[in-house]
Amino acid sequence: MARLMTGRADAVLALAGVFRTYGYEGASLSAISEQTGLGKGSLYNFFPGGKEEMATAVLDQVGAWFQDEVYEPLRSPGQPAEVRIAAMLTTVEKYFTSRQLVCLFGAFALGRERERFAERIRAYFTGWISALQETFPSGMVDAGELATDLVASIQGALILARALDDPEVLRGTLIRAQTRVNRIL
Amino acid sequence: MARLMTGRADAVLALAGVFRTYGYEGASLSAISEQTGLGKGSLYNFFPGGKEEMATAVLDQVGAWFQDEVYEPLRSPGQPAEVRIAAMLTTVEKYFTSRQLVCLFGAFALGRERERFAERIRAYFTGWISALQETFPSGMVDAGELATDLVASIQGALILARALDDPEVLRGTLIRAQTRVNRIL
DNA sequence: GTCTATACAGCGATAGAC
DNA sequence: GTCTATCGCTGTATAGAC
Repeated sequence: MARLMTGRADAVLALAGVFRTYGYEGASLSAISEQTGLGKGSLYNFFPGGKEEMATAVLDQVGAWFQDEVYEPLRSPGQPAEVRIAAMLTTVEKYFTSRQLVCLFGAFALGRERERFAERIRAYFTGWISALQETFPSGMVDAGELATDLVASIQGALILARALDDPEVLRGTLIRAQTRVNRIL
Repeated sequence: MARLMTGRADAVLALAGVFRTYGYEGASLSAISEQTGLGKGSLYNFFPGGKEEMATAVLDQVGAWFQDEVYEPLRSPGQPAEVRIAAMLTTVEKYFTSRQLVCLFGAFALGRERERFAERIRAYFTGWISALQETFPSGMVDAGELATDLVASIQGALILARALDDPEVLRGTLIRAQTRVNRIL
């Protein structure tokens, strides 16, 4: 039981890398088989639903990670809002920099995969935006808009960083976003 | 001669729609054939290089459109910077709203297509950023950074608008971007 | 539970009739 | 110049040996 879970969990991590590299459509089962080190038989044993189930498992894993490492820390009190946001920006910069500058939810949102995984994509972004919104002072009127703009900046910076093939674009954009936040708070 | 050019130009417009809907990998030749109303023979007559040449033709068409309708107007004097930027934001909002909220260059940048069309993708974004940069007063120190942030906001807003399936997200983000620009200028 | 072999549909691309 | 028929290949998915 534990081995099975571990085996599947390992496969999900490898699958995330394949989807980031090739996209959902471009991730062929032979590429997946190579990168995970599992034969097709094993893959269909872990994921009877095939490629779609592999992708939902990946999205759920990434979504849970963001829930634990990004959304929850934003809500945890004890630090002023700008410090929590600074920590979040550091976390996500490190996360995406070590993952080919690809946000799977963002990439799926831009393609045909959007419909298939609509609920998960929506939950990822609304979760992020509302965690940020609650980070801001409760009386703040434009908290929702500011949160939306912040998430949009991050996603747009990822696109630009990949388009210009320069991770510094992500870094610089996030630093300036933090500056804007500090000025407002 | 004129007919041939027209036929190809019409095909390029239809192709853009197919790539926006299905992505590069997902756009099968049979879907392309359906949507353009051309048989495969005709398609390969217009685009001997196959799907890759179809995509480059689309990117060149869109790139030229942005050059004429977005970058050049930004540079044209006679209006203050904030007015030119407001016009740009209106233009791009209308453009993307009527095109499924998909920026082909942004979508390609996030996928495996990035390498294949790297120069065109880079030229699109650097062209946009530098046109914006030159729009700002010549003495402005952070013009390049502000321009980068603005383009990132637009691209991120497109992702969010698709993820949340709400074109108003694009509209709201652009309005607030304009407000920030006005405050700085 | 893992592999190899295979089914069958669809892919991009080409050939050749008209 | 446009179509239909077809090529060779790869896609996802399944079956069955071990």
